[in-house]
Amino acid sequence: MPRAGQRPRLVEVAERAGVSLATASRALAGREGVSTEVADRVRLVARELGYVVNPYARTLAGGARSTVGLIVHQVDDPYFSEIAAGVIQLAAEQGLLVQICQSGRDPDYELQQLRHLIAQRVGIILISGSGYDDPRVEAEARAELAAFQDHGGRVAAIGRHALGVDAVLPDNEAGGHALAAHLMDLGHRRIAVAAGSAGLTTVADRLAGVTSALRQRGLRPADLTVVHGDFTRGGGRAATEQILNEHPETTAIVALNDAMAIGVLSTLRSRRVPVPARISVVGFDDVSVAADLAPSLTTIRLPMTEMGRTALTLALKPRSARPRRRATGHLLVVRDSTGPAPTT
Amino acid sequence: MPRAGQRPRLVEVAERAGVSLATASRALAGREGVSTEVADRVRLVARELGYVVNPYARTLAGGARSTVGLIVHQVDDPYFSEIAAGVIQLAAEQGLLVQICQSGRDPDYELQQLRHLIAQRVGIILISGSGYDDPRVEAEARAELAAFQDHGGRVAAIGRHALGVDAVLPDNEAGGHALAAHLMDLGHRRIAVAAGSAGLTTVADRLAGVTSALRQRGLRPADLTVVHGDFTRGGGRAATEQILNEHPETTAIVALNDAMAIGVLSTLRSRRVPVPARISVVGFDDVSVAADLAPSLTTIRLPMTEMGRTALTLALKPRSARPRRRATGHLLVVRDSTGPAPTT
DNA sequence: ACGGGGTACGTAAGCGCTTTCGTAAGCGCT
DNA sequence: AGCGCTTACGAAAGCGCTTACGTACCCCGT
Repeated sequence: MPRAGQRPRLVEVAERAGVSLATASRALAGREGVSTEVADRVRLVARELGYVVNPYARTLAGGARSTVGLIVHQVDDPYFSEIAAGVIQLAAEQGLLVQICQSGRDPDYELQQLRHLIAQRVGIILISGSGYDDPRVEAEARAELAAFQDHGGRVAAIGRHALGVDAVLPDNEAGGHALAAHLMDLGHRRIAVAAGSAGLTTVADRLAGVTSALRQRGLRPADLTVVHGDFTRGGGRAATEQILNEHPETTAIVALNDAMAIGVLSTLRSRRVPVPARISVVGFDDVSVAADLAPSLTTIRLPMTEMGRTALTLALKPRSARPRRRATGHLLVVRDSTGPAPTT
Repeated sequence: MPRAGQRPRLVEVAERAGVSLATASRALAGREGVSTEVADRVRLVARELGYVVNPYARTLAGGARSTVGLIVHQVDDPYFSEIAAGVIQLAAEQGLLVQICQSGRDPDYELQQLRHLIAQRVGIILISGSGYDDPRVEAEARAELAAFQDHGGRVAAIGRHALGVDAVLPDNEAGGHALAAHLMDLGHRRIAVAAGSAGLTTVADRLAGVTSALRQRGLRPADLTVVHGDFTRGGGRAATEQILNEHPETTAIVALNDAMAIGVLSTLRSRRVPVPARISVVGFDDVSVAADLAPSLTTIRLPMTEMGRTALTLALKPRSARPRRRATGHLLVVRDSTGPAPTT
């Protein structure tokens, strides 16, 4: 019988439907071995009673986990919040809840968050963001994730290879290549890169694309100015100051993500450097505000929301023998922040 | 004895420490009735074994819940992602996990999310965003939350009154007043408002502040043009088109949040309307990108991250007899998007 | 008519923890 | 010495669910 003011339990449902606990459980979990007639009756009663399974009891008893953990570098960075939006959308459709953590781009803290999530016994873990150049961190993360998967956990990564798990991967190198090629087609030869932290694989990959484009067109990598900051607007501002001071001949700045590009544009504006008349600027990611900046930003579009959904989709499928990879499309979006190199 | 490849359980800790399960549990939960000597030994063993309590078992057994649910309108809106960042920060410091949901500003869907969270037995619920004008929805939400609190749940709201729970509240009316006053001090008399959906309490409050400033200075509310859209960049763009077409005499646009203000600026730029020479623009919230826009945005600063932290702090305290309220400061930040009204 | 095999369902044993209750030991008091 | 009181700890009863196993029952072939 129902207890005053408490949520109904499975026993209540079972009694009202005139079946045993086991049958009620099977019926609601959609497991076989229950006649459709009985199953329908149980589901009906459950609906009437407003019954919702207690996830703690279910998980403890060894049933399916209902929560997915999501680790991102920074939630208030549009790149990650758009990915998170995709994950959360799909999770809601599936009746899953999303536990979100941020690592602040600190590899050790991220590892700690990961362990915490595993210790909390979430069912699925999604890791989004760059990998780290530090082989120790990557190896430890790999090991934790492998053990987690061996105990039935499911994992997928977004934008991170080398973790030994399913992953959705943008082609950072091709994107970097396309940006540099676009600038060179406009006549730019003095190009500077506002790069994120040197320890991130994303930075290395995008940078590799840029240098390959230069090499392809006969420039030497030494002709390229690379300034490392971090993947934030502030990082973009600092990088721009340095570029302006140390390499005044620069005619184009490649920011390796849009957040930095916003900082670059902001600093150029306050220094009264016309964009793109004097310096062209490109970003990477196409966060949604990129189109509304002044000037609007030429960048590489990555389908962030879809990437989040795809990652969860991968994690929802049964584990495969070898890690799956999904490449995401990317597209050069030319807007107003790039123009022909100035003819000195 | 430990089982191969499995996380250690409390029994393992208890055995190694030479105490009973009950004592081990008490020691780790910091409950009294355990000598400091024994408690230290248990904690030491737990650390050695890498023991972390199984939250499902703990919750099922009636112990403390360790997860906080956070409902926001939209995760990829900087206003909410900055609030979320604050909540997540503090939660991480407290060893709590954050379950995040988005409502898409749909009152019924939000109610559904709320029920889902309650059914999932999270311990704490934080609701962020505007309330709705619809009395039915608000009443239902109140009722759900009241029942939740009666069963030991904890709740706090951000930017929402009328829910009968602890809340942290920006003074939207004073902010709206300050914006309008600033514009009128600059000589603007033809002011238009790009407002969010008419059904949101935040919109009504900010708008009330604007009209009170006009009235205070001898203008009639009828002199004010109000266009309703939604609280997004797209909403700002649409509102601007309408204002420009139907009220070409307008010299200042008040966007009721920064997202709309970005859309307003973007449209004015593509229509080649100089800001602030021809039209001044103000926003509300001071999301972090506001300072990096071109022109940088005059707006009301709300301490979003701190608001998130404060809300969680409120929810962490024991429930008080009557709902607590924390007012948040706000500050008019004057930047480059506002200037003297053009002298026609 | 009878045994074998499959299907539908019930019984009961946990999952790993918290907490109530009970007990033994130690204390001060008369 | 005997009493009650407090303190430190252990035994065991669940929390609400899933699932291995057991038991009816029915359909089939012979």
